[in-house]
Amino acid sequence: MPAPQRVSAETLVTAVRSIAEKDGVDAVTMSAVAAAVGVRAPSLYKRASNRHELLRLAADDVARELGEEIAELSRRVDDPRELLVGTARALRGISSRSPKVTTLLFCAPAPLAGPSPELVAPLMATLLAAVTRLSPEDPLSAARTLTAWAYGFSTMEQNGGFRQGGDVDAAFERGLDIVLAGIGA
Amino acid sequence: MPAPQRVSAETLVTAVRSIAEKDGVDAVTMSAVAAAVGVRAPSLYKRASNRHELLRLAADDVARELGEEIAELSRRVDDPRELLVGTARALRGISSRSPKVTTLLFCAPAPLAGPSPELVAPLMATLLAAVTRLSPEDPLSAARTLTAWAYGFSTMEQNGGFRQGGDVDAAFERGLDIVLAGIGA
DNA sequence: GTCTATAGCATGATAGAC
DNA sequence: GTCTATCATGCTATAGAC
Repeated sequence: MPAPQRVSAETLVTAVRSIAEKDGVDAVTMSAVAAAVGVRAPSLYKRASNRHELLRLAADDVARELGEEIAELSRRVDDPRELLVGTARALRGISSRSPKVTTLLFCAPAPLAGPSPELVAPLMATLLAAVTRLSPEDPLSAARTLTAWAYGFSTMEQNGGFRQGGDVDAAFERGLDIVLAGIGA
Repeated sequence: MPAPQRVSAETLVTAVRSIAEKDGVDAVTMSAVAAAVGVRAPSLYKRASNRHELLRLAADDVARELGEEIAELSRRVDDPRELLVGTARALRGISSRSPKVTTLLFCAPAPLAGPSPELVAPLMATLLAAVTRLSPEDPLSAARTLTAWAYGFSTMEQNGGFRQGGDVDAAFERGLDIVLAGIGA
């Protein structure tokens, strides 16, 4: 039986995420994270072999969150359109609560700092399955249209991309309608 | 008459952009840039008062490039749909040639490292004007749908967002059709 | 698994001469 | 505007004891 870790995986990832949101992704350093979890920097190397792996913990955690919301939706609803609506809104919600870490999904400083492909693939597969039911010909392109829009919107919203005022919630719902109509929903 | 600068603004911004593309945004440091332009680090502080201002030079340069392509399009074509198609393709092209710096547009490590709002505003205004001719009611939402999709697609394409293979060019054109149809083009 | 200690290096930034 | 010199700090990462 291995010795218990003094710092749980959950504590660690929570610290990484909170530092990233508070002071930016660049502020996630081995020593800052170590200090946050009450440990010395060298000890962290038993958990993540470098700074980028620390960031991946956070990125994976956000991917996991999104995956759970999608799974929960899948259980509750059968209508594919409803599933896609829920997924887009879930992404926007997560991005609003964790803007910095959410950008890591497709805007990481290095590939190793982004989410694990094995973790993202099943999410994409679920979306693709739902899209396929709506748009049997070239569902991959249709799914990419939806994800690109949802990610772009969420990122821009959180990074000052929408400075002209107006009703941003309305813009989101309008965009959702446009994209879903276009993919046959 | 002020003494001529030994390092032209163009040389400087070119160096920043090439370092960012080659080794990532994190590699843009005062000393790395100084070395690239053949100057000592302290001299750079006369040109940019910190690292983020260096990044802004690059972000603004990409915004300028995009602005020039849009202006050129505006001169050549009158059809608003064609202008929007050209703009989306221009953004994708720039993102493909300068992926790292293009992400700075809406995914900068700090607001000061992103493009100057005064530089981005006129671009958005041009787009909004074109969209207004196609979609008079709530053109702002329509314009946001287009920009969010185009930015999201370009970012994901350059950051491993599309790992399932398939025809990415086709996905882009399909997305463009979907969004333009939705905003009334 | 965690610690102390430290190597080794890069960093941003400033002062003052030319 | 650029230089030399330097400060003070921060960082990643490793070695070896407990």
